[in-house]
Amino acid sequence: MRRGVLEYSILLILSAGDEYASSIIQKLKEVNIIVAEGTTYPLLIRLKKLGLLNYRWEESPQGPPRKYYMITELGREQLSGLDAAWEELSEGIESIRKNSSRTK
Amino acid sequence: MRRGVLEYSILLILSAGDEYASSIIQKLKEVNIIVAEGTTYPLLIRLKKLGLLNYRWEESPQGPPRKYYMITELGREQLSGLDAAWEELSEGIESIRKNSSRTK
DNA sequence: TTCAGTACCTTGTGTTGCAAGGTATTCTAA
DNA sequence: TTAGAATACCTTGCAACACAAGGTACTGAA
Repeated sequence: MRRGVLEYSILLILSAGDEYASSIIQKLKEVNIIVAEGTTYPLLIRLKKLGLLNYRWEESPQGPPRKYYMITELGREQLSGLDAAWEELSEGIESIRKNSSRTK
Repeated sequence: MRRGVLEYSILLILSAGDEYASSIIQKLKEVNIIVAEGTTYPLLIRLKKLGLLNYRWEESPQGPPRKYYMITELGREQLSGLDAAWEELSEGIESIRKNSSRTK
């Protein structure tokens, strides 16, 4: 169901501040969007390749270093397109829901 | 972006009344959800195989006969699951959007 | 020095959506 | 009467996405 929306979610989260993969996964979990590591890592790498994200390494208080991702200017442009797409989609669905609930 | 949501849209539309493929595509277009024939036909066939839909042939006033799809009891059960999933997803996204717009 | 915890990443698979191409029926106009 | 145009159905092959499963590596504590 949530296919394709993950890119949007990740850009949204990173537009509020830099995060590393595990913390992104955690933040998504908090709003009941469950995403697997095997989905997240390839996606982040893809978004980096597309120039929507960058990253820097940072020491962790405990454990191995973390790869903090940050959104680029291009990423922000892409994000506003996805904002519009999301609104269109959710309005579309809401409108169908209203029409169908009349006769349910 | 709209991946996986099409099944939900189609079940929603059919829960309001029987439709044939072209009219479903048309209705989705009206709410700016553009879907290709090559997506719709296989999906309808798949939902039929899963027992969520049935169909009957009906004469058309003009042109070849139409395959009217109708939702089954099982389809309605599936639909209420998707209703819940959609709400969870859109609430999740909205909540991330709120958090990120603060710092944008 | 081994184990638990954290963090990274890859591979292979199934599903989804699409573009392109194809068949068949009906009606209309030449 | 036959050649389009319009409508409606469907299939094939491809690319992208999400996930499960499996794997590496660093750190600190027992």
